[in-house]
Amino acid sequence: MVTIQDVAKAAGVSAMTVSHVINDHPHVKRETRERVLRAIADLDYRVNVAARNLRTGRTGTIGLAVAEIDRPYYGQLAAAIIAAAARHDLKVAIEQTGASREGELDALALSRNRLYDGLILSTVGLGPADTDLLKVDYPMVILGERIFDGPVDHVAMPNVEGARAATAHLIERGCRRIALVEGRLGDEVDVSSLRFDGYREALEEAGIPLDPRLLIHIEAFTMEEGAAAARRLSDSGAEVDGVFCVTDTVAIGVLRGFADRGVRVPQDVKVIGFDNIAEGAYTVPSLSSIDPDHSLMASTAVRFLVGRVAEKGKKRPVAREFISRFTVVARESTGG
Amino acid sequence: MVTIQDVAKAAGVSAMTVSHVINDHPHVKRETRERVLRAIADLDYRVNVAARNLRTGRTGTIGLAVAEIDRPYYGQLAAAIIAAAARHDLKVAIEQTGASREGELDALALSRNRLYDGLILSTVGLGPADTDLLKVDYPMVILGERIFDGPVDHVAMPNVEGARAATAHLIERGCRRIALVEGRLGDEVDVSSLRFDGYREALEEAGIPLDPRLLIHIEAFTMEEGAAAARRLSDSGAEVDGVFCVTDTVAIGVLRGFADRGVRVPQDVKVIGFDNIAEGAYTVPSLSSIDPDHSLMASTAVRFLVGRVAEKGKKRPVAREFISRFTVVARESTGG
DNA sequence: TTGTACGCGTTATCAC
DNA sequence: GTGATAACGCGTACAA
Repeated sequence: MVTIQDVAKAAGVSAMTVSHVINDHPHVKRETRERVLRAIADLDYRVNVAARNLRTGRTGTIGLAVAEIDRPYYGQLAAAIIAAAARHDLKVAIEQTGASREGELDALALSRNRLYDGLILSTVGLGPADTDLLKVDYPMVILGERIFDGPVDHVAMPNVEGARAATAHLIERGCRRIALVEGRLGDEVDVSSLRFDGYREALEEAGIPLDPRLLIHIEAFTMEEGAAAARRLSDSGAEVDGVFCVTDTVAIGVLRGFADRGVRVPQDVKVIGFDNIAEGAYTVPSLSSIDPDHSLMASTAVRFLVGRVAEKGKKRPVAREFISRFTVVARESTGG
Repeated sequence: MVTIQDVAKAAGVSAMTVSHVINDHPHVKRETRERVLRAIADLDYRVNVAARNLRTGRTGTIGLAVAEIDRPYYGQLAAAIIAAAARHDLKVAIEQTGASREGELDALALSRNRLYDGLILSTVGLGPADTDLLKVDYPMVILGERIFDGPVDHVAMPNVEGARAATAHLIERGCRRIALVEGRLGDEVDVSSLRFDGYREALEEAGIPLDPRLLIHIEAFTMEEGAAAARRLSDSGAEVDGVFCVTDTVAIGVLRGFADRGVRVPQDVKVIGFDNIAEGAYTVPSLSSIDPDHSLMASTAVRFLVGRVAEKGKKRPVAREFISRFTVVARESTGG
C-alpha cells in the first residue's frame, strides 16, 4: 500500500509538503507542487481516509435515518439529501428505522458511536415523550414534525396548513362529505394528527360538521392500507364525495381500492394526497396533492447539519427551525 | 472524549484487556470482564470507529452505486441490500451515478479511495468496452448484466429469458401486434438489448414477424418517457394489441400515456413490464410483470461481496456469477 | 517554503 | 488470562 511517505520520497520532499499539496494549501512552490502531483499519479497514491478521519475527527459521512428507503417519499427525499450533501463534499449512509421507535433509537446510537459526522433523522416513531433522548452531543437535524422542544434543529413540513389547503381544495371542488384516511398511532402529536388538525380547521371554516364516521384509520402509511381503507369506506355505504389521504402513497392505494369497487374518481369521489411524490403525476387518474418542496427541505436540513458540524464543540445555541412552504397541485383526481 | 485508556485506568486493567472485552475475545476472566463493562457504562465510552478502521484496514461500510435512489426499482433494491448488509454488520452508503458512465466511474474511484470495504455497482452506463476499468483491486460486485468478461463477480437478472416469458405471456393472451418500448443507447449489449433479444425470440417461436415500426425507442427508463412513448404509439395509428415495456417504471408511464389517449388497457392493448416493483400492484389497471426476485439478488450480491472482503489480498480466483430466477406475475394489464 | 516530531485511539504480536 | 509495545497513515505545531 502506497503511503504519503512513499510519495514524499518519490518526489524528493517531505510528507508535510505532500499533505499541503493534497489539501490545496497555499505556500507550495508551483514546481514542487507539480513534482508531487506527478509522483502521486505515478504511484497511484490514494489518501487513506481512515487515517485522515482519525486525525481530523471527521468522517465525511452523514447518516440519514428514514423509515424505509423503498417508499417513494423517502426515496425522493434521500435523493435530494444525497445531492445536497454532495455539494458539501459529504457522503450519505442510509439507515432504515422501519418506522419504529427502536429503529430510530438505533440510528441515534450509531452516530453516538462516531460513525457519522451528523445525523438527519426522519422521525415517525419518536414522540414528544422522547425529547430527552434527542439531547445528543453530536450534530443532528430532525426531519419531521415540530413536536420536539429540545435543543434540536428541525426541518418540518407545513402539515396543518397544507392539510387545510388540501381539504379546502376538495371543498372548492364541491365536496361536502369528506373522508380523512389517517393513522394516528396514539394520543401523541404526529404527522397524522397535525394533518387531522388542518382537515378539521378547513371543515370548520366552511361550516361543514365533522363526521367521525368519515375518519378512516389505517395502521401504516402504505398503499396496501390505503387500498383496504377505500374498500372499507365503499363497503360501509357511507356517503362520501371526497377523500383527503394523509400521504400520496396512501392515496395511490385509495385510488386502487376505489377501482376495486367500481367507484369512479373524480366523478363519484375526489381524492387528494400529501407529498406530491413523482408517481402521482402518472397514476390513472393522476393524483392531486400538496407539494411541500422536498428539495428545499433537503437542502435546508443539510445546511443546518453542516452548520452544526462546523461549530462542533461550541456551546449549543438555540435550535433552528424551518417550516417548508407548500403549493396545491391540482390534477385529475380532484377534477383537474 | 473518553478513550479506551480511560476505561482501562478506571477498571484497573490495560487497554488491551478492554479491547478484548469489547471484541468478545475469549480468555478474559469473567470478573475482569464485568469490571471492564461497568467502567465502560460508567464513563459512557464509545469505540472510536476511525481509529479501529485505521488499525484494521476496514471501514465496515460498503458502497452501493445506483442510478437514482428515487426510482422505485433502485429504492427497492437498496432496501433489500441494506437489510442483507445489516445481517453482516455492514453499513451501506449510497452513491447516485445518474445512470451515466461518468457517475459510475466516480463510484469506482471512491472505493479506490478506500472509503468503502467494497462496492456493489449497478451498471447502466458502462459497457463491455469498459471492462478494463472494472479490474479494480478492491472487492466489487456488479449488479446488472452479464456483459463483462473481467474477473468481476456478477449478479444478473434473467433478462433474455424473462423478456421472452413476458412476450410469450402477451402472445398467450391473444396478442399478435406486440410493441416493445426499449432504450438501447448504442450498439452495446445492455439491459434493453438483452430484453429485446428475449422479445425477438418469443415472436420467432410463435411465428410472428418482427415489425420494426413496433419498436418504440425511449431515451431514459422513466415514467415520463414511457407516457410519451404510449402517446406516440397511439398517435401513429399503428395497429397494436400488446406492449412489453423494458421496465415497470416505463410501463407505469405507458399506462398513463394510453389513458391520455383513451386507449383502454387491457381491452384495447395489453401491457406488461419487468421488475415487479411494488407500485405495479396498485396501478389502475394493475400491472403484469416479470419478477426477478430482488431480495435474492440483493442477498447474493452482499454474500459475494462479503466473501471477497474476507479473502482480500489473496489471489483473485475466477469471477462468480449468479443469474436470478424469475416468475411471471399476471395482473389486470394483461387481462388478469 | 519545507522538515521534524509527535499524537490521534485502536489492535496485533508476543511475552509473561 | 493479562499486559507492554509497536505499529496503522495522516495532520499539525513548531522549528528552521
